[in-house]
Amino acid sequence: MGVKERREREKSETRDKILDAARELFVTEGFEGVSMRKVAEKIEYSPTAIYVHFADKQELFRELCHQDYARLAEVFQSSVMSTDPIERLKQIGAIYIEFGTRYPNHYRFMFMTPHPPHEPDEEDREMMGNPEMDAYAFLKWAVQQAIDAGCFREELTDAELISQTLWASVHGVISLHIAKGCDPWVEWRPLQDRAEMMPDVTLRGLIRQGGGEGK
Amino acid sequence: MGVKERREREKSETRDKILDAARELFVTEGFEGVSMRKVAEKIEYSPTAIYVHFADKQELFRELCHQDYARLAEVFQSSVMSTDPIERLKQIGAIYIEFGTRYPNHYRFMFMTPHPPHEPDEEDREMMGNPEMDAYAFLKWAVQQAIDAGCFREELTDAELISQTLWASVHGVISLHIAKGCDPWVEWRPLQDRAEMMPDVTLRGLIRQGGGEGK
DNA sequence: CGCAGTAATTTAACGTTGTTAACTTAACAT
DNA sequence: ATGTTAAGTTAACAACGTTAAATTACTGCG
Repeated sequence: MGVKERREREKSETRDKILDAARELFVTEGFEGVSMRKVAEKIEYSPTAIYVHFADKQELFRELCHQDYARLAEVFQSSVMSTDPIERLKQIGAIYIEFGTRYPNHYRFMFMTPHPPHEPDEEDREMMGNPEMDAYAFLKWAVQQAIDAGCFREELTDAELISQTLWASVHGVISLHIAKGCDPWVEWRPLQDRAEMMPDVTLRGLIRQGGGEGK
Repeated sequence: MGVKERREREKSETRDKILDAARELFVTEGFEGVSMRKVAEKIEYSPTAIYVHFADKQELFRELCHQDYARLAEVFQSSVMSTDPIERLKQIGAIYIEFGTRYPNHYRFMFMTPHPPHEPDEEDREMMGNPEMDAYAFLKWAVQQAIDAGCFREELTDAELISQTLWASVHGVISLHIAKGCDPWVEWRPLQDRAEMMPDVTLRGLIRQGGGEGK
């Protein structure tokens, strides 16, 4: 009775086709720039066919970013090599910035756009807190390592709070760049300079003083 | 021949009526949530009447935020009292965060949303760089004061770069709060804690070490 | 007064959007 | 053959930003 499985496979195949088409448009056009009709046209389906697989536009692109969110965690997992806790945190920051600048529309939708609250489904709960699939959890793990190694000032014991501070600092650089990077009002310094400076400054503000950290 | 003046006054009055109605809706509904039709309905005009005063929706809300942007600079100017440069920078950060949390939709439109590039008009050029009307210029001035007072490490001489770093750090806190503050994925620490921590950490990372800065 | 001109405003419409209801089609199970 | 299920389509709705054309109100001039 493999017919049910085949049906499911077929369904998830068209689902993936939708997601792939949506992603391709999304990368260049952004959320507002992509319409359900364009996505449908791209895969030669009728617009309403999408609604068989996704409840609405939000859910389609939420799922899309969900996938790439997990991919970010994988990149963290696979390319953060340093054994030195502080160096590791700098690497995380660099990869995060790289992600944000490479996929600004993803970044904007994921981290710069408020979404209506939604209950985490089973798949979400599976990822949540797992450093291999949850980029934030990975950051938190790295922060805890740094705490345990005694890198930070002694009053800094809350890994959650430190993680959120580190995240916010690099997020500030990226999101400001995406939103206002072309604004002539500000004489922007090169993104690279800002991106290098921020983790350095923030970590300096966190670490135990006195240790002569050269540059 | 005061008739022309009266006409102009009348025109700018309805223009202000439009702006006020738009602002009121904007504060609660945000950019996407407000339609030209709703604004028009609120002042009992037809939707197309707005287009006599503003080229399009973007320009209407750009002008709206332009006004409030100037007001932010005024608040900076009038309530930042400290004579100590570092304390002053902390005050600026606090006021900025206060602004972002009080008017999240303004903040989102002003600092979290990319806008098509537009040539600064005469009014813009008048404000640009003037600390009394340009909040960024005010920050830059305060940073330069801190540099001149020898507060920062000696290699930190670029007021522009330092300003952008400080801005990005507090912007990171606010924007992350606005965009993801209700996301159950992260165990957010209280906003107040994050808001207090960030300027402290960033400034710590910037100032000359050794001076035993309590707390 | 009457008449021309001008600028504010409205009416009606266009094209696009996300989304829903009703229908068709095709494949399977009995 | 027949009924069931689910994917997909057609047609439509309401709302949106925006434009062109018509209308109104008001001014200046004879």
